[in-house]
Formats: sequence, structure tokens, C-alpha cells
Amino acid sequence: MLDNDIQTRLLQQYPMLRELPAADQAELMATANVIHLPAGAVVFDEDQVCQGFPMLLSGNIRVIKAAPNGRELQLYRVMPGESCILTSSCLLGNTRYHARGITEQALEMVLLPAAAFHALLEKQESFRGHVFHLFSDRLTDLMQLVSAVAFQKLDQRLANLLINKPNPVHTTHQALADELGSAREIVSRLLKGFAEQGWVKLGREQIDIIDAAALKKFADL
Amino acid sequence: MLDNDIQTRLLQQYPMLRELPAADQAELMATANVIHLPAGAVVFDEDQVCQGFPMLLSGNIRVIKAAPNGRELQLYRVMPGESCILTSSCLLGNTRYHARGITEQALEMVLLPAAAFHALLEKQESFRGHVFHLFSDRLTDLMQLVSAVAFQKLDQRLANLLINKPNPVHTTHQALADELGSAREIVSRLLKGFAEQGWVKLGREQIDIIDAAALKKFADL
DNA sequence: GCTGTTATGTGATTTTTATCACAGACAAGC
DNA sequence: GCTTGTCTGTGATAAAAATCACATAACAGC
Repeated sequence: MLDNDIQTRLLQQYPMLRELPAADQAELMATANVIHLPAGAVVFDEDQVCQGFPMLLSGNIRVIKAAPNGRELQLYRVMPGESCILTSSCLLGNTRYHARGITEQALEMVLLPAAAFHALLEKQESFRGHVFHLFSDRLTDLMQLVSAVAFQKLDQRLANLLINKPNPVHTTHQALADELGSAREIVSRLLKGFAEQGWVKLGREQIDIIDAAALKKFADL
Repeated sequence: MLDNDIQTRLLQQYPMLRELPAADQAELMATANVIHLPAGAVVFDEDQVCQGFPMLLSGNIRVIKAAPNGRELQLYRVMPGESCILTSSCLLGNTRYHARGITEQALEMVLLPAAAFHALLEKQESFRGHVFHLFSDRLTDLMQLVSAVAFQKLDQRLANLLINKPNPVHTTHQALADELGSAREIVSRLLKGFAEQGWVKLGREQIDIIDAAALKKFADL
């Protein structure tokens, strides 16, 4: 059972829930539960069964594919208000997870149990539409990812990654490598190259983007 | 309007349609149309709007991402009885295609117009379930693809590709390269390596797999 | 048979990415 | 201050893939 504060915030992040008939909304609030996780926690992992449909209130989840040798590749991030295509897929197809979800910052989320999710999906056209729209958006991202990994050089992918982050980029080279599915040294060297071009300025856990236009141009060369 | 022969074959390939109420089934048969395409035809392309939901009777579609430099990568194949996740996604999210679909052999398919697709999805739980199950399966494939492209070496991916095709593999090195997103020369050389190991025997447009077990072992090393 | 087309083999070379092995730099805590 | 741990820079190599440039081989149609 969700308390009042949580309910308010849930409706703020997922306004589609407001469109539910009062009874359904009440039932949702009664059957869902809140989950708190610290940063770096594993939300779900490869081959695990899916527990329910997550709706994020704060924090976010990095969904990654881990390679046996310790390298990883980020598939996408789930932010508050968004949905996790993998979870939807598991729930719809009754399959297991094929990736790992890790909290980036401390996470607060409402988990709608599988049965309730299915019931809502069945009854409520608006809910369904919303879920599938999110689903479709994410698939588009995944396609771009495949194409980038297959055809683009790492330097272009890195440039693209940088310009899609808020300007002084506050992160480590290792974290960037993990998003790209590569190794830290490579990222360091490529960044050095960018710095020599005058496109960025490097600092500890910080990258200042000086010439975003040049980066952009380089990224989709 | 579909003729009787087509209707019969459609129901054979997509038995889920039998579960529809007679009226809905009749309407579907009335609004859908048959499309014939020769081998190598473009069924849909990047940035195109989605026309409807395809159901294949014979032939198949290769769904690929094309790189600007002429290289390509196969995302998946659609066979009779299956559905195209990209099309579903476009229809659900009202977005455009993000890949290209090309017929491999001559194609015969029934196209359910977008409006009819949405109506069925709305009304018929069984239809919905089926569509989403296929959706989910395909997503799993896509995840495996991302992970393979990101982490596996080409020789392993090639080995894996070979053992998943009917034995004597009848295809060209270029076609294999296109499936893998690589270049023909590389595939030729790797195949030569396999032949030297005694795993395959090479011929023109034909690869005989002699030691599938060894290939398999090598593939998921 | 000859001819054009498509498929394959292969050497030489370059580019890109990965790996290993440290050295230095910076920050936080004592 | 010093110590410890994390982050970054960098050289040396190696490995994997891509690219270029042809040579040969097989087949298809006259």
C-alpha cells in the first residue's frame, strides 16, 4: 500500500495513471509497493524472472550487457517517468531478463506486480497505449545502438556520447568506456585527441565541452 | 478482399486468427490485401511511414541496417508465421521505420491496414497476446545481437551463423558478410581457417559443415 | 568453345581497438 | 604533513578488422 506522498509523486511522474477509473487507480495504489535501493545496486540480472512493472520516482537504472571478460555495454538508461522495455518484454512474453539493471543513483521506485500489470494492460486502453509508446521509443534507441556499435568508430561514438550529456560532463573515463563497451585507456586517448583539437578541456572527473559544434560535426561525419 | 485460397493459407500460417469472432475475421479478410514482391525487392526503408501489419504466406524478409559506406548488418529475418517487431513498433508508436526490409525470396504477404490492426489489437485479447509475444521474442534476439556485435569476435559470430543454417549452407561469402556486418574478404579468410581446421569444406556458393560440434564449441568459447 | 559475370583466394598494408604495465596526479582522511 | 585509493596518461605491443588490388576459378549464355 502506497502512502499519500508516494501516490502524489507517482501521479506526477506517470500522469497516465490519472486517466484510470478511480477504482482501478485505488487498486493499483493498494497492490503496488515502494522499493528503495542504494546507488550501484543490482535491480535485476540476466536470467532472472521479472517481478513486476517498475515506475521510477527518483534515481535511475542503467541497463547493461556484461561480457564474460568484465567489459560491459550500456543498452539504455531508465529515468523517472520512463519505462523499461526489457521488463515490459519479460512481462508480456513471460520470459527472463537478458541484461542487468543497476542503479546509478539511489533509487526510489514503485513496483506494480505482474498480475496487476497484466490486468491494467487488459482493461485500460490509455495505459496500454502509453506502455507501448514507451516500448516503441526504446526500440528505436536500441536500433541506433546496434547500428552505432556495428558501424561507427569509437571516437565518433564517444563524441556523440559527450554532446548528449549536460555540459561540464562529470564522469570518469572508465564510466564512459562502460557506456561504450570499450576499455578505459582507449577513451583516455581519444579524449586527449579531442583536447588537442581544442574541442574539450580535461580535468579530473570532468570534461568541459568547448566546441560542441565541432564534436557534433565529427560525430556524424 | 482476400480470395479463398489466400484465406486458408493465412489461417494456416497465423492460427491465432482462428480465435477471432467470425465477424472480426470476416472484416479482416475483407480489408486486408495481398502483396506479391520479387526477390530482392525493398519492402520498407529507413524513414518511411508504416503501411500496415504484414503477415507472410511465403518467402521472407531480411531486416537490415545499412551503413553509409555500403556495408550492412542483418538485424533479423521475418519468416511466414512470424511478425516484424519494427513494424509493430512503428504502428504502436506511430513512428517511422529505422531500418530496411528486403525480400530474400519472392514474397507473398497479407497486409493488414494500420487502422484494422489497431482495432483488432484493441478488441481482441488473443490477437494482442500473440503480437506481443512475438514482439518479446524478437527483442530477445536483438539483445543477443547487440551483445554479439559488441563483444564477440567475428570468427565466433561466423561459426555461430553457420551452425544455425541448414547444412550444406548454400550462400555466398558476401551474403554472410552482410549478415555479420563485415567485409567479404574477412569472411573468406575466416572460412579458410575453418576449412584448415577440418570443420567445413568449401565450394562455390556452398559450405559443407563437417564438424558442427567443433564449430559450436568454438562459437561459444 | 569463347565471353562476360559472379564468386572466391590471397598478399600487402593500414587502421582501429585491445592489452599490459606502470607512472604520476589528485583527493580524502588521518 | 603522509598514506591510501581512485583516476588519469602513456609507451610498447599485439591482435583484429578493414582496405586495396589483383589473380584465379566457376558458371551461364551464346
